[in-house]
Amino acid sequence: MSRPPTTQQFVLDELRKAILSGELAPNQPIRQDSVARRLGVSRVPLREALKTLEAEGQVVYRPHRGYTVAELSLDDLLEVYRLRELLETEAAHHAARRAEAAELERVAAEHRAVAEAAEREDLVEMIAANRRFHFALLEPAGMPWLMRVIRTLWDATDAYRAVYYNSVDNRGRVLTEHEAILRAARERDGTELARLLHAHRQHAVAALRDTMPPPSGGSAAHGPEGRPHRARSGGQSPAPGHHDAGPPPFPDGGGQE
Amino acid sequence: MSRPPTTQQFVLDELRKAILSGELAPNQPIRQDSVARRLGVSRVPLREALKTLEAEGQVVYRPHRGYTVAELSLDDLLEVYRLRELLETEAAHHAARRAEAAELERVAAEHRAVAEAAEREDLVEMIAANRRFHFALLEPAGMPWLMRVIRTLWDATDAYRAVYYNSVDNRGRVLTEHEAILRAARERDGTELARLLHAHRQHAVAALRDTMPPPSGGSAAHGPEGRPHRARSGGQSPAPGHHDAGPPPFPDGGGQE
DNA sequence: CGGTGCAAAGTTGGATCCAATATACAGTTG
DNA sequence: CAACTGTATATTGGATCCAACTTTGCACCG
Repeated sequence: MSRPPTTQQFVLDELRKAILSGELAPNQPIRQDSVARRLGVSRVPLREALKTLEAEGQVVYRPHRGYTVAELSLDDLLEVYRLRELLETEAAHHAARRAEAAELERVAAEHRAVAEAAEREDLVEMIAANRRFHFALLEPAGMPWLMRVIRTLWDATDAYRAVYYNSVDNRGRVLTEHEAILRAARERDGTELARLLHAHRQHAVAALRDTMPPPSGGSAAHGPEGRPHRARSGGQSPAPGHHDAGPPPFPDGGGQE
Repeated sequence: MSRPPTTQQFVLDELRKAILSGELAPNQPIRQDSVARRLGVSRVPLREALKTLEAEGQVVYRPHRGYTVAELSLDDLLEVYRLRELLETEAAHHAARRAEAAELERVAAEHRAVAEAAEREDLVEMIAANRRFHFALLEPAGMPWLMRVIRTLWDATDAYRAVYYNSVDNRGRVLTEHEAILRAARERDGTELARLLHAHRQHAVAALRDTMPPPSGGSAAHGPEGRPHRARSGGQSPAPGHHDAGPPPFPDGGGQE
């Protein structure tokens, strides 16, 4: 249980855990002095860790005003899942072709880890193992930049992941779906693999849809202030039927309709 | 010409410029003390700026060993362009539908800016205007996370962008292609827009292909050390016909071939 | 002559201190 | 009584200082 080689890294890990567990809740300002004290470090490594999280979109930074935990609207979450769909589909095809036996074995091992955590009802470990499962599955694609982006997208939604795992039904579904996914990977069927991953994600999306506050009926989308968050031109109507769209790559009809 | 509200921001801008211009060359270590002095700041804001660049993949960080400018192999560049293809295709379809008159006018204005810079042979400004053109074109998609990722991918290849613009032929081609792109956007033809953007990128890719050192014939890929850079299992054969592949989303046949 | 270990220099990592900016509050004024 | 201004306080931003690690070169030993 040795601490990371550098304090920033330690702080980064701690912050990630705190966000994932909800200890640091969305929209909550992060008081540097207090957090640093709590972790027994100075503010310098904390600030560097926060910069990393900022680049990943997990916290929002406003000059002279500090960092807050990013609050994602339902629209944000849907968008992130759509991007994951595009990118993980790509990764799935490549990984299916290139995965070697040892790599598949690693995926199987992580699957067992997920099952075991589910057995013990250890949600935190289950979420962690689930993550390892998915990345072990896709890493063999051999596309480091792709994996980096996917990783960032996963991180960005960490604060909202726990909701799905609270339900026993969902936890059970995860396991059966992982089995099917593992089977497809072993058969090197990229198309099927992508399809299964899509369905897998959609279940999480569905859960978010009726857990999250709907796209804030009024106007004033509250989303994470001062970020890329560009105002949706229309207002509410969140781009009729864009997200949640079809399965793999590009869903809608031609282009101009 | 006022300096940004915060020193980190100023430093970040300067570092970006230095990398784009080649003043900081790929693989070159970044001596914090020297750079900080040169900019007349202390090392603290510099380190925060470097953290941001690290998250974007523009510099590589190794604990206790410091930062170096990221060196991209041809494989890296091809991968980044493939990801841009996936994501910009998505953005193009949405933007084509949703762009409003004022936004299209902005795109046209940036097009003129590119042409003007080309006229003056001001490469730096031409690259900058080109970037504004593309983002003005895609922003109307109203997908902030997507745009954030695309922006990161553009930034990541900044150090290699200049090569393309050195050729007069290439500069001319950019202009005519931009005109066609603008036309497609005005006609709200998402499919055509995506197709044109694909062709546009492919020209840059082609230029890189015969400028860059080929995937280092020998084994030992030299790529940026200690980074996501996962060893390609096979060795050279870069996943037969993956990159450069087809036009929009997913190119190859079924999945299992 | 080659290899190993040690020591010194250079560079990065972290802590403390001070400055600059933002926010909250009180007092004043129309 | 509302609005505004000035001031006090809390918090962030940056600089300097010190500690830890890495690397390099030299001496010593086999």
